[in-house]
Amino acid sequence: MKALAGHLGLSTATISLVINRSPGAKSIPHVTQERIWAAARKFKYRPNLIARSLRQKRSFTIGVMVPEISEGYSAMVLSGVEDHLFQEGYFYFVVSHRHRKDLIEEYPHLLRQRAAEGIIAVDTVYSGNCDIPAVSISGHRHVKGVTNIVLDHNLGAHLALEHLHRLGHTRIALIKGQDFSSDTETRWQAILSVARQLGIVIDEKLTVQLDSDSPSPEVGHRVTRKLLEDNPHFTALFAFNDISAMGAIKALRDTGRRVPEDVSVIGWDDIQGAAFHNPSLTTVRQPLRQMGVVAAETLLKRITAPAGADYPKEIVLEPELIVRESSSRIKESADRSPALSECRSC
Amino acid sequence: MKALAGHLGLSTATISLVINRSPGAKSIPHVTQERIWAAARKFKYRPNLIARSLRQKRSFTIGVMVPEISEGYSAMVLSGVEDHLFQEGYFYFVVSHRHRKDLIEEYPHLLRQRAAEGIIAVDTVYSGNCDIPAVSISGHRHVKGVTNIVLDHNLGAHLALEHLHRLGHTRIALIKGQDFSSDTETRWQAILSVARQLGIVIDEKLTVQLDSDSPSPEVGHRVTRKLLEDNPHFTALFAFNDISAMGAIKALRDTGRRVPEDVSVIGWDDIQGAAFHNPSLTTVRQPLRQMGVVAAETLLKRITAPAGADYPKEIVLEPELIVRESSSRIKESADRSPALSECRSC
DNA sequence: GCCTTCTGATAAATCGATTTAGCAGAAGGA
DNA sequence: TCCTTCTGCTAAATCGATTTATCAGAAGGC
Repeated sequence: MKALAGHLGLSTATISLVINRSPGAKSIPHVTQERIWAAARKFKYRPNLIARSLRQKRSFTIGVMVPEISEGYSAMVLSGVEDHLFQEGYFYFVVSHRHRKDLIEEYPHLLRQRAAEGIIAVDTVYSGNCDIPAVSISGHRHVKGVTNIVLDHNLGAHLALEHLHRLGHTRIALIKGQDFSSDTETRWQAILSVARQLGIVIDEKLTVQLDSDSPSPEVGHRVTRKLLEDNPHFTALFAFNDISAMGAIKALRDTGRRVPEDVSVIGWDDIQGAAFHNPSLTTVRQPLRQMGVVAAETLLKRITAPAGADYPKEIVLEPELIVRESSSRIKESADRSPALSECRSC
Repeated sequence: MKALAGHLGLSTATISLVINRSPGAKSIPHVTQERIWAAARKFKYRPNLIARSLRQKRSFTIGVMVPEISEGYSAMVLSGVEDHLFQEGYFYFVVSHRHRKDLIEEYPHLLRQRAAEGIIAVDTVYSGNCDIPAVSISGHRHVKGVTNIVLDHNLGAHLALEHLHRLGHTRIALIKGQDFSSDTETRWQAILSVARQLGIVIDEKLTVQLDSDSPSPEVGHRVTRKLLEDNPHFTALFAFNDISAMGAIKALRDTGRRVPEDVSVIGWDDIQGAAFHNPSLTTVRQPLRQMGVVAAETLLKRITAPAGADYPKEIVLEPELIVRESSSRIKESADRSPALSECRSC
């Protein structure tokens, strides 16, 4: 592509200096610069970024690891990541590991091989076994060299449980997340701690755990059916996320319980669709997009910082409780008889 | 990294031959090969793929253009794309253009600059102004050098309308897609044509169009409210997609109509969540994941084919009607009075 | 006229691999 | 012994840029 050089009767060095507006171009007269720009436009010259990367050891590329790209959670975070990266002229590779341990180990190296300058790990326990800057979103493990972006789970649990508490609920069923989800343990501990604080008893018999890596509400549906089998007594259900909350609502309806009249349901995430579910979901909103933006900002800051510079170990973002139709004040009747309602088809 | 060479007392050429198992390695004795492999493992040698790309002019990278990554549609297609690319050892860049014309023009060039070997354009009118192989998903424009992956919209429209027709519906409201969506026009023409075939009258007063690029059900909600303002007479609504169908259902409920008792609603896509909406959605399922897989397969086939080889101009995939709760046989009473029902809160 | 300084460039090394042509030395054949 | 063939390996070019050191010639100073 530096047939340009031939055409202009100049050397590639000169052209490079001008095109990159590097300091060395000071000594090149304006007329020559113009000639170069004109020719570049005329021949639609675009430097080969691979060659540039090789020489400069800067690729302006980062890698993003997600469990599965078609999940709303990752997609939303990615949207924020993309927003910021685009502004700064970076591109990114996406890789989904689908919870496979070997891929989680291997991908950072593959990304590095492809000259990624940094890694963002979303909802993934990243072991930091690769020596490039990394930011983890909901990673929940302190690893040297990795900045954690986390939600304030205590606040989230507090908002949700206090809301239910105020509405008069005391017997609250819980859906715990899958073991592989990095949020599961943190959120669970937060819930236990807040429950204790509020004097709410967590009954083990009212607790079920998601157990499949399918991103469909089906999983929440199944575990709620299981929970309901013994026809236990509860007036509220706090799900691990909105997806499982939707499955749970279906299970409750299937067995003749109305939401929120018989059982209040709270989700977590506030995904698109939560507001338009029927009934619309009360939920703990995570600022997912913002988490993506912050992750990208932090990572780029680290990439451009001198090696060995300090970096934030943790950045905490706050959730927000969005109250909608799926939660309501407890009704004595419902509390006493969570039996089949008449209006089954509703 | 080829300090390996020094350590082994061999040249980088030899190492390259062995590591790449290239034909030239035939003449290198087994013991030497083993020495090289052992040293490579010991020092965890990983070739710099940037340098390799530069030399071989193969990057094993492709670019994927989507309107917005956080939309379910694109994310689902991407999941299929990723599946296949991963198997074949390719990585991909994702870029979202958010319907900005300038970005749609510019991104293919940027991707090419970064040595992408091909482009997949999802729900994007791609002008093919870049000389690398491209596959368009739902692009609906025949462009030289671009393979189109499309859904059989006629079949989809037929499945949906015939279903409604059989259930006794004759007055059917329609929500048309946004102008920028590449599926809008094709689907609309398919619907008109099938309606004529089935003897269904399309009433302009029962037709509204989505008008915002927000991916939320809110848009469908708003236009359905507008549609309902004059309290028109219809017993079924065929929405552009599931998202807008959900918004429409909310609007119908807001104004006291029951779904499906008063109005049957059909969506399009079968996104995750359609099955768990309340009522669960009858919808025309697009095999989005498969479309992604087919796109990736086709693109890789074109990349490895000799230049100037033939390529498929169009690949048609078939939709499937998923019948759920949101559609039902017309009721005479509903047909006559789509007024406020008693059971408002249901 | 000679030396210095500045102007306007360029030659050449470099990034880290791949790839082609070819070279030593051993082995085999006559 | 000499020539050929094969074995095992390497030198060097190359991909397309960036970057550093340097250089020719003009201009200016004395």
